[in-house]
Amino acid sequence: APESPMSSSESVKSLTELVQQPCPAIETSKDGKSQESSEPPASESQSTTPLPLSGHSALSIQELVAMSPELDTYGITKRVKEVLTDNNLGQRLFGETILGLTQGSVSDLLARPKPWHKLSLKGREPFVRMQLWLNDPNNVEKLMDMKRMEKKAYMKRRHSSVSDSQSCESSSAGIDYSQGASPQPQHQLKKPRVVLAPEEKEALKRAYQQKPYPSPKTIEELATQLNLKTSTVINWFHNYRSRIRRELFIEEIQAGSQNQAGSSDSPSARSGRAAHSSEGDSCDGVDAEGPPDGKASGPEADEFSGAAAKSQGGPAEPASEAGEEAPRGARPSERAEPESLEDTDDEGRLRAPRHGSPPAPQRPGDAPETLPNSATEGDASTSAASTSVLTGESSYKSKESSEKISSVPSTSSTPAAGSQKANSLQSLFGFSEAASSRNTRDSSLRKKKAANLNNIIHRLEKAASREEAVEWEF
DNA sequence: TTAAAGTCAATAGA
DNA sequence: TCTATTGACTTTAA
Repeated sequence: APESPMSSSESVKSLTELVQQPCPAIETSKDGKSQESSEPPASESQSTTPLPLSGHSALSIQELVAMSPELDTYGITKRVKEVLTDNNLGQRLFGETILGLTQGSVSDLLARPKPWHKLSLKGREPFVRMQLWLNDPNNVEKLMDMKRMEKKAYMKRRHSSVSDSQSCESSSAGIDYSQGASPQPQHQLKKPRVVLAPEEKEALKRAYQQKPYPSPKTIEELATQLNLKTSTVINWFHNYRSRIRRELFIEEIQAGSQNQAGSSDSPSARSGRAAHSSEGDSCDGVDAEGPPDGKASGPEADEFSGAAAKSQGGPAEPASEAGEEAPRGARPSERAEPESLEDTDDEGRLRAPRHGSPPAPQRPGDAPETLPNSATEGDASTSAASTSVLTGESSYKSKESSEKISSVPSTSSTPAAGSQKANSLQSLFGFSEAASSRNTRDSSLRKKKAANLNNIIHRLEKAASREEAVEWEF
């Protein structure tokens, strides 16, 4: 499963064939490019493909995706980035005309591609499109044409200040249209974007590390203390969870590719020059995550061990590392931060200046100092922790978590987990050796990983409580 | 119903 | 002007 460059290129070929054979239309799509461009990328989510490629082909993009072999998402994005930069093509243009996505989404996708097996059918679509695009010998040329056309249209518009329909370009046309329709009015109606202050983010991160899945009550408290809307806090947790997960994916991929030297399978740490080979991760994607079930354990477990090991490398970390129970590892996450950090005024009442955000119903000095008695949550293990979330106190449950998590891999019963176990150990040692060579980036990564562990724990616990059958030993 | 996945789109920064 | 980040929203999956 650890996809080697070889296998991926193979996949690429097969996909190419897959695409070309059943629908030669794509081959000749060169002619139909104008047609492609005319497709309004925004339409999206139609049952039929809105974008290029399959314009009139028999196969819809969904079908192609379904039939597609495993693709090397990382490799694909890498190549796409190269092509785009080499030819001075923007993400916006590429996204709108080729993928049917907005610039931001493209940026995100290119920067943090998820491994193929982690993607849903929908999520695979952009990658299949990218692959098809890469396979298209005229890809750049077409995009350049688009670019020229857009520019032309733009110039035209500029001259005739008021653009009428005229639209020939997909994206730009659509935008103009809407803007011209009601310029000012809606401007007012739109609710301003919330921008969390750094202190608020910090507080939320701390809260997350103690409890990735806060109870409604905790969320409520957080919202109150931070002076945020409950929905904002909820959204933040959702986003943070998924983004942390993705961060880990790419960290793993990158780490894996760095010391990809030999067979990705071999657990042996090819320490070689790859100072920080996180061997374990490379296999992450492999078995760990692969299994639909194993959302939890997999890579994260490895990550954890890695983090744990690293934490011992102490020296790299600015003093702060002096922590108490260093050997545990999970804790490392925050230790590094100066406690005071964002702890706001006294009792951790974080009143961060709401930047661009609207004058939220500023709660005067009242505010429940600290989270009242989060203990009532019933979740004993977290009670103490949540109280300190805002105060910045470092009573980390992480430590406790670390213990739990670390035992997970050793008790899991699945074969996959078994092999993983070995890798975990490998990675653990590999890390500790390389520890000293790591630095700041590591600490942040470590933080993320530690945080993610709590997340994992939560899920495992949840799973455990659901399936009595499984003997989870924490 | 809840959480995850996937996106959008506003914005910040280069 | 382009890319990166991120809060919010929509869709999908369990």
